[in-house]
Amino acid sequence: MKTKNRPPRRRTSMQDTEAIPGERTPERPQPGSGGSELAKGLRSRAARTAGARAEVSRHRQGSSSRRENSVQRRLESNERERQRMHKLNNAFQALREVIPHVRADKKLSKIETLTLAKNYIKSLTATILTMSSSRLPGLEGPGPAAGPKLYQHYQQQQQQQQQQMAGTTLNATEPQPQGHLQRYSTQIHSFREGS
DNA sequence: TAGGCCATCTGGTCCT
DNA sequence: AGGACCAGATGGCCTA
Repeated sequence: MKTKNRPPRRRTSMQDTEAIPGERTPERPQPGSGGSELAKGLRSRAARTAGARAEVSRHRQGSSSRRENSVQRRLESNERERQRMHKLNNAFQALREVIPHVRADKKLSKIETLTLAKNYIKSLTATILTMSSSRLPGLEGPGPAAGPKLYQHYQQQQQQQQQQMAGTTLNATEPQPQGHLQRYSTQIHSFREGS
């Protein structure tokens, strides 16, 4: 698996006219850039009479402002979407910073981040269960023993998941709770190896 | 050069 | 109605 450390690309809105060197520019045809069918129809009618031209002119002004309004709303929508994606990427970055992994020099991809996080959570859960279940026979000591309840809850969850996933090949390869830590370690290793 | 990853745009749908 | 969310499309950058 390849990764890279490159600075985040910054894009300006379509309103920006200055081209940024080395930056991608929107080359796809933009909606409405070639003129709408309505506008074309209005243009053909405009040749008939002066009165019709005046009428058409009013129509064109109206449709033009509508078009501008539509373009404006699209630009605003694009900006919101950009901000939303930036927030999502910030969340990914925050997640990268809390999952331990060995490739400190290279940035984890999104899919790597999610996969490692999932298995990290599983490994932590397995660890907690191991520690708490060791108190199973105990029930001794001060305060309520959370271990047994936690273990039962986890077992129920596992059974439900297995029932839901029954018959799928994925289920066949899913490790048991005690294998999560090993799986996580293996995954870290495989990412380090670049597989 | 191919393939992976990513940012951005876009239109559709859902939600408030 | 307008914003949030989503998925597809597109094209740039990077590495093997």
